[in-house]
Amino acid sequence: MGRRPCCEKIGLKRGPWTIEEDHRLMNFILNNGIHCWRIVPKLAGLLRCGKSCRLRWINYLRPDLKRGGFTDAEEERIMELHSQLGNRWSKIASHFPGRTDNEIKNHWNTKIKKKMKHLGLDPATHEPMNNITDQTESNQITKPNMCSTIKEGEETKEQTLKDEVDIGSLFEMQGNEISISSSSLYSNISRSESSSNFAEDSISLEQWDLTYMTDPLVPWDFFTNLDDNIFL
DNA sequence: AAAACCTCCAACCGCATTAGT
DNA sequence: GACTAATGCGGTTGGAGGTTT
Repeated sequence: MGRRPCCEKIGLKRGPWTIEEDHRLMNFILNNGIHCWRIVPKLAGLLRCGKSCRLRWINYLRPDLKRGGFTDAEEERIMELHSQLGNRWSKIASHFPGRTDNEIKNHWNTKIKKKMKHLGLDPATHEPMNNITDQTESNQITKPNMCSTIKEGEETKEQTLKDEVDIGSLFEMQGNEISISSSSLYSNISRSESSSNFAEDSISLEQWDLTYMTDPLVPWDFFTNLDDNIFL
């Protein structure tokens, strides 16, 4: 007997999310909050499993997400935390409000790891490697600050990413307040309590639910009136 | 121009952990 | 305490888009 699947997969959709699916999920969560991921897709009218909905919300749709490239300071902090915590990405992500563990993990695997190898450092141990070939490569990099070795093209790309509009940009975080910047939406959300832990889902969503969802339902038109580019 | 290769990241998988009974 | 279901987490993959040959 093998392990049971996390959910009934027959008839469920997989792969990239469509704009309409994003609309449905976001609208549902903003209106109802999150109580049980398993029933979210059913109630939201989505042919997805709860796990997939959770992942999509956490990694892409959450309004408090910070998008765009990582700054040098963030990279240095990631390296510092990784040396202390290892691959505990969720722990590391908890130090970066608005960043997801998946995002940090991807950035580590695609950028920081390479950068460390070029500098002759073992990404796993953060100790100098005795690998001759890597040493040769690392000798070509002279900057002591390992986070300042981004190529020109990468900088341009990162800047472009920062300039892109995303779902998170619908909302503005200012100190202890979060407000929806789109003129299409008629209400602001104020948070009376400290939001120092805003990145923690349970707290933020409960707050979200209590403060915002007492308002009338977010109209579907709110999403359909927005430029679709926002969701790309 | 097009094929081959590379990079990045969203999404999936399966195990671990937690919560409920 | 044992069992089950739900959720969290980290490793891995697939494919789109970019770059090189």
